[in-house]
Amino acid sequence: MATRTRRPERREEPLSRQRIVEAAIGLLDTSGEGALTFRALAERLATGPGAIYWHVTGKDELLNAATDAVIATTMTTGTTMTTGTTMTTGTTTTVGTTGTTGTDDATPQEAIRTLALGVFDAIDAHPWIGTQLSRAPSQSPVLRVFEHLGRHVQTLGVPHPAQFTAASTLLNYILGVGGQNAANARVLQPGTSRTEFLSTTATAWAGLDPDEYPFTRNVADQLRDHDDRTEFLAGLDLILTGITTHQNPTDPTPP
Amino acid sequence: MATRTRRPERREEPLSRQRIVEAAIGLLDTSGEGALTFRALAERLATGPGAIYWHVTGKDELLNAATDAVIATTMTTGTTMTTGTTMTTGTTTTVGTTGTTGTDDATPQEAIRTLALGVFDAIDAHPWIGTQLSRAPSQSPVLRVFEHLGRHVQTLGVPHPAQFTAASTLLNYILGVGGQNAANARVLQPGTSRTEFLSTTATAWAGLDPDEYPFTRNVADQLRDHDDRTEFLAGLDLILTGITTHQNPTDPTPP
DNA sequence: ACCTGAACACCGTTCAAGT
DNA sequence: ACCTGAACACCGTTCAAGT
Repeated sequence: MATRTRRPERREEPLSRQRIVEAAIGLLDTSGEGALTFRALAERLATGPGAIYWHVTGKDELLNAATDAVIATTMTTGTTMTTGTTMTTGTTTTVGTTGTTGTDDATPQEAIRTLALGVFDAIDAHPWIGTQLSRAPSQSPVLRVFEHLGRHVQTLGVPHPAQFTAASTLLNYILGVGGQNAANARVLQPGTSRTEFLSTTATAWAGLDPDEYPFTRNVADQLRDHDDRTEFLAGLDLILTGITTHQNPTDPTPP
Repeated sequence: MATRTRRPERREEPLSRQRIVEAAIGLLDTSGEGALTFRALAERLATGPGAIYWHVTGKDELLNAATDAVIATTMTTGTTMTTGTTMTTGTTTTVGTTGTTGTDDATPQEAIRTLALGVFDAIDAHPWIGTQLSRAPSQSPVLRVFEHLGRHVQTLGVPHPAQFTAASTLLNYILGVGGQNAANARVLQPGTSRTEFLSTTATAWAGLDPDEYPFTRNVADQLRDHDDRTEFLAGLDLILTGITTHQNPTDPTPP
């Protein structure tokens, strides 16, 4: 017989806000946005649904806390964390000169790219975050991203009055992409690959009414070999160019 | 006694997809996103909840149809319609070259501003659209906006390979702002004015931890006399500058 | 073909009761 | 202080039954 240890593992650690949030993240990651239920969560925590309410005011707060937990680590680490797995964000390229995300970026532009890509990847790994960020008013998680963007904008040398606009434009772009990606993830069969999805949409677009959707039809073919991340960065660079050009405009206003 | 007309008004017009969508829009506008319920809708249409399902596959489709109805008129009219207005679902206009959108815009930039502002105002008038657009995969309503943006981008003279990026950057920015505005509207007391809201957030931001949120604190004062629309347009112009600068770059890449 | 409305399988949230 | 779990007031959706 094994000797009984003085401290046998308690059958359950006591409930805590942290454990609840972690369990919620797990549920959301594994089974999607629809799976986060107080009953499912309670079962996973081996307790009744009511117990959760002692630590958390309701579902909204829980979702916000879960989002904030992920975003907070993204913001400080620059890396996305996944539920069970340690995931190396792969494709760490493009970011800067050094591989180490979130650390020494040569230029503020690069720092912004790194940051934005961090959020992008976080949403990629946890699509529900995209939904949540678009739904959240400018509170903790969104504010966090705004703050960090703002600092880099400052470093970029943008004059004070324009800093707000620059930071929120970047933020809104990132949130827009995030929401869209989350929406796509929601619709997609869990199995579908990215290329598969793109190819399907490309075909759909190519079949659109030429009278109603001439432009969309026209760019349908470009969809096939477009990489989401690259595309995301291209848009970001467009904005960055806009920001830096506004600083020292070679020509005051384009015709 | 009044002579009975041959065609006395039927106690109820027959149910139809159109009437259902209109009623849904009314409900959403009047009482917010939470008020759209099949029971509430059925009551308003003087029928049972099951009846609706004969005309509409479910809630998602209904929300999408409602959003599309508003966006479609926004796109062709350039004006936002409010609840009372009779809307004919027809989408006929705008397709041609004459571009009756809003009014004659001198430059494609102006056309884009008009278009974007149309969506902005539509979300302002019907906050639930903002939520819906961020949640919707690139289907009808979102695609509509993308298409129209794309045409203007084309007119702007952006070379073919860059058109996709330009259009989707604009789109994502617009959707990001829309989602954020919808989120704010959701939280706000129906009575709260914009200035009141801004003032509250400004105070909140000014009270943030200086170590954690230096930038946000720093721009808090700017919030007080910022106009949402102006700010939205400023961000849009940043992107437009980026787009046109990329076309003929004076300096290839900013340092 | 179209409508009715009871019924089903869920929700989030509350709360008396327990430890 | 913290947990339990039945109960409440809702949902979206279905479906046998009606016209």
